[in-house]
Amino acid sequence: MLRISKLTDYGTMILVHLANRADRLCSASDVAQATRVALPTVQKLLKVLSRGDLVSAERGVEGGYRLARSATTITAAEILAALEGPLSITECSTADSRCELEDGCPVGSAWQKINRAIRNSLDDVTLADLAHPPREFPLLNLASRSPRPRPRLPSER
Amino acid sequence: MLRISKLTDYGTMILVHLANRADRLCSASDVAQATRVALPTVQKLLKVLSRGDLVSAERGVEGGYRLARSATTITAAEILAALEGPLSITECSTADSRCELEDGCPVGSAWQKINRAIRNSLDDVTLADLAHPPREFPLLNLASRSPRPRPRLPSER
DNA sequence: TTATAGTGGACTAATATAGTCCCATATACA
DNA sequence: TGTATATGGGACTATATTAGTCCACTATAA
Repeated sequence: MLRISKLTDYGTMILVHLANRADRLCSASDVAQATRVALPTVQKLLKVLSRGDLVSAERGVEGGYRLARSATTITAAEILAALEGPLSITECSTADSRCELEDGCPVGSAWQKINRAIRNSLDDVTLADLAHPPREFPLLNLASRSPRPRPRLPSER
Repeated sequence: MLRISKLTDYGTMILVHLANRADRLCSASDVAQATRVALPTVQKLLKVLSRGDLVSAERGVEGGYRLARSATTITAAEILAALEGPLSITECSTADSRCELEDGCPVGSAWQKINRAIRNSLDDVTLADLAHPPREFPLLNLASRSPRPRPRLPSER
């Protein structure tokens, strides 16, 4: 599949929400309501994003989260790295693992080429791009729409 | 992570092996020996590759597998598609699934952009590239090397 | 001092991946 | 025409990863 995980998808939605709220603090509950992702999941993800320095947090009453820096300086590669760990298409291409076939593996270098190309694509797209797509449609409105013909929610079965 | 599965990795090794054997038929056992991947796993993967029309099979005694077409015409995208199904970075970007946030999802189109870029990278690399990397090192030699300082094998724990 | 909000991490449940096995079918050849 | 050797299809189990929840703790404003 070569697919990002659901959590990464949610995490991106959360970041887009924060990007659209400019510098205002948003509590985890706010974000959960707006994105319609279950609160515990949002809390977990915001913690991860905070540790990855993509968002900064204020504790205590009136606390919350905001983007740590401008959405134009946060890349898709950084988002994936924060949410899924260092990205590499094959296991051999991470620093800490030994390839089964050792140094002679002829496949490695070609995967590296693909890996690099993907990496470049991801470096090229910023959170701002993700937040302001051609077809404008802020998440805020979505959150307050009538829930009647409601699509299947994340974390619902 | 955005990582291909182990099976896909093995599958690629198998294809590389077949590419290096030109048009000669290789039985699953041959391939297993050469790649050092467990036989049942090789059998499974060859079946998948056969259904994906990347290899063709001859049944019966003296049967085996060979590439269905030239290695230069088989792309990395096709290999991934055969082994992992239609590739798309997010669930929403497949045809048969509905995005949780429906049509208004602002994230979708940007992921599509990334998706397309990755796709292009994968279309650009052929099996021939994977089989003949800059640093020459055919799998055949690897397979017949002394197994003593043997690295951890796939499908071994 | 209390209510609210983030922090850290343990824990369970659900799902996907990896790997094995069995029985059926096809084919070469004695 | 029987037998050995292959692939074909799929069921099945085991394992690993992912998703999701929860709890005890810390920080802060009012």
